[in-house]
Amino acid sequence: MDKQMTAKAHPLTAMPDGKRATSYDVARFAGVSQSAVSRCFKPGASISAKTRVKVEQAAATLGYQPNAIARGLISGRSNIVAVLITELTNLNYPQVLSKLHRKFSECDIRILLFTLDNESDVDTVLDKVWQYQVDGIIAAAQFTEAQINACKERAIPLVFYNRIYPQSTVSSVCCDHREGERALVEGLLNQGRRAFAVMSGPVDSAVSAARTQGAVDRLKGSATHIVELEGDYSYWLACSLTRQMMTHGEFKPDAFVCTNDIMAMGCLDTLRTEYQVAVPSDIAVVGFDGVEAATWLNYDLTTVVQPLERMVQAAVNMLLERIDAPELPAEKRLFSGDIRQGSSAVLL
Amino acid sequence: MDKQMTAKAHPLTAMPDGKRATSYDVARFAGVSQSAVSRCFKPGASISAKTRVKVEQAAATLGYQPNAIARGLISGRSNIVAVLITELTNLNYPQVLSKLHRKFSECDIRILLFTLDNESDVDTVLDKVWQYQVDGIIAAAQFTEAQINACKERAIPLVFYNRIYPQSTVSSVCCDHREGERALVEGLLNQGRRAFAVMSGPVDSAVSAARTQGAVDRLKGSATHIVELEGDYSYWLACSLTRQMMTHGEFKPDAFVCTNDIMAMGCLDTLRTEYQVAVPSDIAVVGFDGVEAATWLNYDLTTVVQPLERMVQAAVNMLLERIDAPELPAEKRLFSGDIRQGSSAVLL
DNA sequence: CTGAAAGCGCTTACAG
DNA sequence: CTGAAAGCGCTTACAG
Repeated sequence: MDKQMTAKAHPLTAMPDGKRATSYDVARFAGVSQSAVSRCFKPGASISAKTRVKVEQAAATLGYQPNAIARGLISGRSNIVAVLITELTNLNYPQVLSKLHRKFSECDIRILLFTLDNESDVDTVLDKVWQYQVDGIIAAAQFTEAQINACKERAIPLVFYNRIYPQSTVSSVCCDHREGERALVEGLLNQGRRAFAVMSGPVDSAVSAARTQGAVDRLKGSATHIVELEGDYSYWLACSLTRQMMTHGEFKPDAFVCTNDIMAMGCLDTLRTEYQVAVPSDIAVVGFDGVEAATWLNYDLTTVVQPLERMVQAAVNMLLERIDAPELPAEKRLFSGDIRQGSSAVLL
Repeated sequence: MDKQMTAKAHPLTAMPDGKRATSYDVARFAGVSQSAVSRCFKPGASISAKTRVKVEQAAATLGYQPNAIARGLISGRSNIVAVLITELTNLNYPQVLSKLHRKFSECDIRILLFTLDNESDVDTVLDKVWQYQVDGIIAAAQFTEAQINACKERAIPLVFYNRIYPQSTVSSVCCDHREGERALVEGLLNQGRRAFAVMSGPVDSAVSAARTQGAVDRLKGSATHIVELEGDYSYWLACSLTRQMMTHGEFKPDAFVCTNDIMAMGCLDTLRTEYQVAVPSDIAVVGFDGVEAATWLNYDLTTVVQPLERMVQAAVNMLLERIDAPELPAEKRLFSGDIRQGSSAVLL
């Protein structure tokens, strides 16, 4: 009895030698079996109210928390998902990550984070992923066919975030980049724009390709001039491409269609700072993504806002469903972006 | 023999019923003991070259990877560290995270990510952290004394990133916010500025407090006017504080000292867009952090650049040291920021 | 250098 | 509802 009082006074020193309490310690303390302790921490397990109280008190006294590692080993479910995200893809990165965390937290699932410097790191990262018996993978990174198959062979559910695999049966949530860009460009055409510079992202980005194609397809036949500038989603390259176009371009554009907001901001800054161009009267500029900075006073970009909240929710749901039922067929969900009209371009 | 050939042709189907190969499977296949397999995957363990080859071939054939969960359970080292990071603290967030990932990866340590919406979530998050037997914690979030003690009691090494605990014996790496701000302000004074508006961050942020104090302490006695504006590190509040100051302020400031870059950008945009103020001739604006966007053409902020790379490296090293030697005393490392002179303020 | 054996802390049939 | 027991896949003394 005395010992118990002491233990209660110092929850975490209740265990001698500073070790963490195990389910056996709790069982001994509560006077029940170890199985009973285990059941008490398993939602829905059959356990009497009396036993539950005893166990809960003992657990509180000893500062017991089930060891998730041991649980993962025996149950085959780690309650960990791997999130693979390519660095600097866009400024939405922090938001996506924190939304993912919130959604997964609600289901008591943790995130093992893997950031990739470039797409070629996927192999290296996947090797680490296998070791941790993750229950699933969210990938905001480009996989090869072989990498996708490796996940299938291991029966690890995989959901892509904003990556496009037209040829493969993989699950993904994606903004409708093509349609969003098409709609944006159409608004520019309607407003009378005819000479377009379309600034694309990295050549190996399927997302950039979709956006670029959405623009170019719509423009063909309607615009008098179209030129494609090869960007890389970065601010600084956007600045220099804008300069090239303005100084050495084959025609004077009346619209810059940038396939992400960052490039649009670079373009805008360059036009105003170095060419004294009036935006949007002389030249219209549009972006894509709907990042926070695009709404700032100085930019106020006309852009396509990705419905992040819904996309993340969808990705999480799709993954959870497939963790529970691995036989579910792959599914691709496409979300329309919302056009936000700022002052960098007028749409009609 | 036939069976082995088949297995080699289809590494991952080598295991029947689609289960992952274990060390026992590899041992059987290689004709050695399970202990031998284990040793083969433990760096530095004594194992003959012959055995190693046999095991490695068998492992490759069966697609074997040690199960990190099981390893963690028996060895008491999960090779996982928890990273706690308060959302939207600043735009450095993605960079810090990806640098942390890179450094930890090199030591074969994974990151369990926890993002916090607000500081009050720390308790909730720590409860999850305990369950995962993490080897250590990096915290870019404010802890209470009780939360710090909880880590100590559990003997989990803890290193703070850019959080200040003058009163507590905790390990931390921190930019020298106070000194950085002081130096910045001194440059403004030397250049002849005398009427200062100092825009602080959230009241509960120790970092903001340090920066603000660095500025105010230096200004007292030297400036003719000082006013402190209570911001929250956000762009939009910075805009409206700037408006208030310009329209209803008790004096016309010739310098805005913003305690982070985002607010400086809001301030700058507001001054130029709404007040046609010439920066820096009429009014100087300085920020703090050295985020990427601060270098953009339109901003080109004079600011204090935090040495992220070195700070992250230090945090990782300090944590690793303490994982290996928990008895190491706490240590606080303070890094000087680099003043970057942009065109938003001239310093002398 | 090698193998047999114990054990990390749980979950989960199984029998009562 | 409850407890005894097996077992998840490893590491690590221990004896050879």
